[in-house]
Amino acid sequence: MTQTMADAVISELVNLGKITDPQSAKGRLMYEAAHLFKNKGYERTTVRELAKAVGIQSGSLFHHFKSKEDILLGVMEETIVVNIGRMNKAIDQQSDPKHQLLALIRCELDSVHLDTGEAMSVLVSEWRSLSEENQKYILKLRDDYEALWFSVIREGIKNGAIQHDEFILRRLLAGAISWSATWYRPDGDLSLDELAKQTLMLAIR
Amino acid sequence: MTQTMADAVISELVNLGKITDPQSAKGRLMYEAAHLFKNKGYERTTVRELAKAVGIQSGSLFHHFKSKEDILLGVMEETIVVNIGRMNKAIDQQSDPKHQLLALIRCELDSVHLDTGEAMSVLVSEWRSLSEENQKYILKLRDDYEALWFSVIREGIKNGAIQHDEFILRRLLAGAISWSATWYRPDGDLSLDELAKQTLMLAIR
DNA sequence: CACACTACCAAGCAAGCGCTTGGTTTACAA
DNA sequence: TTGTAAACCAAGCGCTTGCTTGGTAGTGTG
Repeated sequence: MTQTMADAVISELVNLGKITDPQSAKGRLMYEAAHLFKNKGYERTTVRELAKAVGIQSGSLFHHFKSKEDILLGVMEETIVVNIGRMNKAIDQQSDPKHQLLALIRCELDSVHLDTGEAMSVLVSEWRSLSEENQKYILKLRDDYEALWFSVIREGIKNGAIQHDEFILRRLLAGAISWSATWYRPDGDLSLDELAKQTLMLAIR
Repeated sequence: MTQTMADAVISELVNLGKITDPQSAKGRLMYEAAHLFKNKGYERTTVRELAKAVGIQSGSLFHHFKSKEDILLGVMEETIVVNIGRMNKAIDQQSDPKHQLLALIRCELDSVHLDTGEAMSVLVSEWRSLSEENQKYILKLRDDYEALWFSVIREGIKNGAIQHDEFILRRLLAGAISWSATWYRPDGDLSLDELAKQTLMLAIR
C-alpha cells in the first residue's frame, strides 16, 4: 500500500468524523503522546512532559482530554479504526486468498513500522494501563479487526493453501508481526516487502 | 521437559550460586514481584503493594534490594540464567536439528507458560523501565540465549529442513512464541505439545 | 555472657504525580 | 460593538511515590 492511499483512508475517516484530524491541536497532541508512550511507557510519561512536547502548560491538556488515561484511549481507538480501514481497502484489491493474506501481512507490517507504528506499539504494550471498562471497549474494536484476518485465512484453508488451524495460525502470525517492532529497522537492508514475503512463507507451503 | 528436570536445573544453579534459592526470603520476594509486575506492570506496582504481598513493611524491601529497579533487574537476570540452563539440557537430548528445534520451541513455550512464565513476561514487556546500563547488561545475557537458537537453526538450513534466513526465522518464531503469553491458556483444549508442533510447522516443511 | 549479623518495623521526608481552579487571550459570529 | 466559546496560562492542592533513618528482636559464634 502506498502512503497516498493510506492518507486517503485517513482523510476519508476524518471527514466521516470517525477520527480526529491529525493536523488539529488534539490530533498533534495524540501523535506526541503516542511517541512518548512508546518510547518511555505510559506510566513513565508525565502530563508535564507531554505538555512540554506539545508546547502548552500541563493543565491545558485537560481542556482536550478529561484525564491522562483518556489520551491513551484516544490513541488506541483511532489507531485501530485507521488500520481496519486500511486493511479493508487492501483486501479488496486482491482476489485469491494467498495474495489477500500477503496484503494483510504487509498492511499489518506497515501499521507497525510506518505512520501509525508508535501508536500500534502503544496499543500492544500499554492496554493494562486502561481501566477495565476501557479495556473491554478496545477489545471489542480489536475483534472487528481480527474478523478480517479470519475470513481470509478460512478461504486459504478451503483451497488448500493453508494447513494450520485458523486460530492458532492467526495468533502465531500476530506475534511474529508485532514482535518485529522490537528488531526491524526500516532503514536497514531488509525491505518490508521482503519481510512480508518471509512471513507469508510461515503460513503457506 | 518434565517439571522434575526443570527443578534439577534450578537446584543445580542455586548450588553454583548463580541464582537465589526460590525458597529464601529474597527468592520469594522476586517471585511475588514477577507476579505483580506481570499483572499490573512495573510502574503501576508500588513498593508498598509488593511489601504487603510478601508480608513485610515497605521499607524492609530495601534491606534485600537497593532499589525498586534492582528487584526488576533481579527477576530478569535470574529468569534468563535459568532458561539458558534448561535449553542447553533440552538440546543435548536430541540429535537431529528438526527435533532440536522442536525441543527449543517447547522449552521456550514452557518458560513462557510454566513456572518462570510471569518472569518471562516481565522480561519481554518491562525492559524499558531499566536504566540504560542495566538494559545493556540484560541484552548481553539475551545474546547468549539467542546464540543457542542460531546454532540449531544453522544446522537445519545446512541439511535442507529450513528454507528461511536464520535471523529472520528466529525473530519471527520469537514473536510467535512470546505472543502466546497473551492468548494461550494451559487449562484450555490446546496442549503445549500441540502448540509446539504447530509452531514448528511454521519453520519446517 | 558479649558480640556481630541478619531481618525486620515504625515513622516520615522530599519529590513528583494527576488534576483543579480562576482567570486571560484569541477568534469569530450577531 | 458586544457576546460566546474555545484555547490556553499560572499557580498550586492533595496525594502517592521510592526511599531513608534509627532502632529492635532473633539467631548463631567465640
